[in-house]
Amino acid sequence: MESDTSGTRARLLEAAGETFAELGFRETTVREICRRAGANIAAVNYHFGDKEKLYREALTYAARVAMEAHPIGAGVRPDAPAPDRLEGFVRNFLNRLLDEGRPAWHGTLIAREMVEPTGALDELARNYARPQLARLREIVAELLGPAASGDPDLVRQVCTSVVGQCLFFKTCRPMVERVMPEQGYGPQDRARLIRHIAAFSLGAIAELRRRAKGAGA
Amino acid sequence: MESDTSGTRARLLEAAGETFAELGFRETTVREICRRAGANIAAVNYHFGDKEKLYREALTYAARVAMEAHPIGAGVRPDAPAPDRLEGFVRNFLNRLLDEGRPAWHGTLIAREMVEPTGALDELARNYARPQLARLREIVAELLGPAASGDPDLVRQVCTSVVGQCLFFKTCRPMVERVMPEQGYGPQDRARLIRHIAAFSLGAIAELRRRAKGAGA
Amino acid sequence: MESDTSGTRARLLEAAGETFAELGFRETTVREICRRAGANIAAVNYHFGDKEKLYREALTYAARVAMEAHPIGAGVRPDAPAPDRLEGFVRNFLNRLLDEGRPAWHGTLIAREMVEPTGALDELARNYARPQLARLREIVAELLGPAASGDPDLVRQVCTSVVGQCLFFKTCRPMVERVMPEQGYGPQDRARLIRHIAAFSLGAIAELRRRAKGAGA
Amino acid sequence: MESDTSGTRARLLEAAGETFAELGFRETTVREICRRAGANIAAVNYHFGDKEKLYREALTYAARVAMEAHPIGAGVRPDAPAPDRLEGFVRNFLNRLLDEGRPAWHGTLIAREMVEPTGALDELARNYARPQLARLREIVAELLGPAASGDPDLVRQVCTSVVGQCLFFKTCRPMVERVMPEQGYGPQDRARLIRHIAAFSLGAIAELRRRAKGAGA
DNA sequence: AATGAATGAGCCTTCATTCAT
DNA sequence: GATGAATGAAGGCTCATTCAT
Repeated sequence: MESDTSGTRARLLEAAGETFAELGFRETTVREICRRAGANIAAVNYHFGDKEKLYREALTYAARVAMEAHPIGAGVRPDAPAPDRLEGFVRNFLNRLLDEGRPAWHGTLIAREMVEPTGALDELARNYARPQLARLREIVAELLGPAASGDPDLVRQVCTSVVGQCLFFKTCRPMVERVMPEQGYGPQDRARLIRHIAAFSLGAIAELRRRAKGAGA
Repeated sequence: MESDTSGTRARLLEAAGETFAELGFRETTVREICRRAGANIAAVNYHFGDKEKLYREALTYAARVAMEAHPIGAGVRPDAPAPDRLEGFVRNFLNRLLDEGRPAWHGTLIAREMVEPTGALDELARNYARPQLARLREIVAELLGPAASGDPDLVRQVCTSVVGQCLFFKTCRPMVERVMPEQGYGPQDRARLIRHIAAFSLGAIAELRRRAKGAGA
Repeated sequence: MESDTSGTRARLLEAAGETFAELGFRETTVREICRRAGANIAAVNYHFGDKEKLYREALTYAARVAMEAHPIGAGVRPDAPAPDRLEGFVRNFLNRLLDEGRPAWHGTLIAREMVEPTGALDELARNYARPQLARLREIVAELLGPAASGDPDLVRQVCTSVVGQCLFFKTCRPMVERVMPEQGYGPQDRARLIRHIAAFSLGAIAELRRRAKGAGA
Repeated sequence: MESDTSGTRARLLEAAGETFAELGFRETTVREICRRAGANIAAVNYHFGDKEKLYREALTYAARVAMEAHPIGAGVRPDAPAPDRLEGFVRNFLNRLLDEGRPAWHGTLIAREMVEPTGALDELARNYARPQLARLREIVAELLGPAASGDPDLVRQVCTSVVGQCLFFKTCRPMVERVMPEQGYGPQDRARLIRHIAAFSLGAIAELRRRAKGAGA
């Protein structure tokens, strides 16, 4: 546990994540982080060594918090039917990305690193993305059933379709707000989104199964 | 139109787009652009006013070049069946994003701006995204048929599912390469991708139609 | 020729040499140099790259100026008797070290680098010290005559005795002023010093010759 | 006297002397000293007030240790012939400068302060340099005999010649290693050095006597 | 007696921008 | 039309020092 870490260090981490999420690594200044944390300019160096190490810690912290807030299988029993588990996956993934609780910035920070990696991406891939992908692969493989065995790449492709639909709302939000202003981001909108992505994906998978069967027959 | 621009100006625009795509706005220095363009350090300010105006011009230029290389309805007759037009849309969109011809950087620059807008996003939305979305909406509305009328938001949702699947491979490429190294980006891989996204989406849409009919019955 | 080098660059070099001589490399700040040169803080970076490159240029410049002001054989005909040439060597060496003409700091800068090298010493050794030592060796070898051949190290030892006597007044001046305040550094004092060092060394060499002859007999 | 100082204080003094000798005053950081001493970062200020006071203490300590290791008249009986006493002086002086026993750094620290005084030089002059100079003056005056009385400055000049020859090997060692790599610094080399400096100086003094007599005649 | 967290001044360097030519 | 010299603001980082415990 590091809950007893010095207050300054914790405030610094929080302020850093928030600022990095808002402005990106380069645009963010150490001075601004310290200002927001109410700390001295030298505090970053003292507690984290330098700006980049602070960024890495903030990113790691963000990933951990996001996973703790919405664990991989949360809200769905492990033995629930695969369609329910897929919807659960979408829900948790989207919640991790779009959550605006405290700290509100973790999803943004993660998405940003994914789009414009800074060298800390490897750890993020290992500890954050890989476990989720493994889980999704399981679900998708089960849903595809026999269709999966005929085409070894199909599971992966379907996974990208699922996460692509989710990530779009995070990474392209500025554009979404401009070209589809009617798209909301509130709790009800998010619930609708989850249902849509799950239904869309399940429908597609059902079709893929059907066609595979037809092709196999 | 601007065929009479000086060679320096053109080289500057090219170098700027390439560098901005590679490094992002902040990380890119005017010096580096001028170095690549073989121009004087003062050339940017002379020809474009300042760094940001150059960025905007490069972005506009990138969007125009991308649209010219792969026009909205390219490769498909306007009266082709809707499924073919959807696949055509996916093909052109993905090609615009992933093309590595000359200039290789336009897709990257556009995606970057979408994820991390700098103020030049409005123009990009107006001239680049909106026309594409309109086209996609038409196709999707036709494909959904009666299912679209029962749910006014459905068309939009389906559109996001389609473009989300495409954009994922552009915006999250660094992560894709880490967690799914088996995913290729070559011409054959791209062809397969296009087929998958089209099939996946068409399958999903077919299911949505079926269910709407069932619900309507 | 670099006499037409921009005025700022020249003033920077002058100010840098002066300040480095006064305070040493670390203690000297780029700000102070720029202040003295009447230049902007960024001028050092623009003209020399960084502080260390400026230091190296200043050191090289100092060595060149010192050698030009008092060339190795200055004031003595090449065919003058060896004792005269030795006194000439001492005179030129001491003048290079203690000169306070313009620029007044070259001797100090060289001595400082010799005592506390910064990485630029190699060049100083090659271009400045080595040629002088070669000249001194010639003179001393001639003065020692047969005594030099019996003892291969003797020439070197005598050389160190000569330059050691000279350098002492430069490198240990602060201490000299404290423990022998009666030692002056004016032109007449310097002339007396030159005569003393030459006479002392010539006397010693004469004795060494005599003893070698005695030992050899 | 200070046998009751805490172990930390003593280790700090040792580490400080070593580091100051190695890097100089400015380049040395309080952190590095504390690291070497295994002490807390605040220990320097706690035990010595500030960095400069620690430096002064280290310098004083170095001078005292050096004088204790090689006392002024060590190894020669007070009533020994003047030439022997001169050689003894040279031996002790050179040993103090070049000794590499424990603590190995005192000679370096003293030489450094002489070349680049920091304000602690006065004390060094009073307690370290002055007594040695007094001793040397005695010996030289006796050796010059009647020649000393005709020229009141001569004794001082000869003294500078003697110490200059010795100090050269300490203060200019980096340069010596570059331009005369054949010059060694081992025990045998040092013994040879001592003999040379003594012989050179005694020979010179003998000549000075002879000339003075001739002039006086 | 001793410590670890925290501080603020200041340093070197970089960068977009300007200006005289 | 175009340039190279020069600028000033600002950024990351280091360091000796202090303070509450």
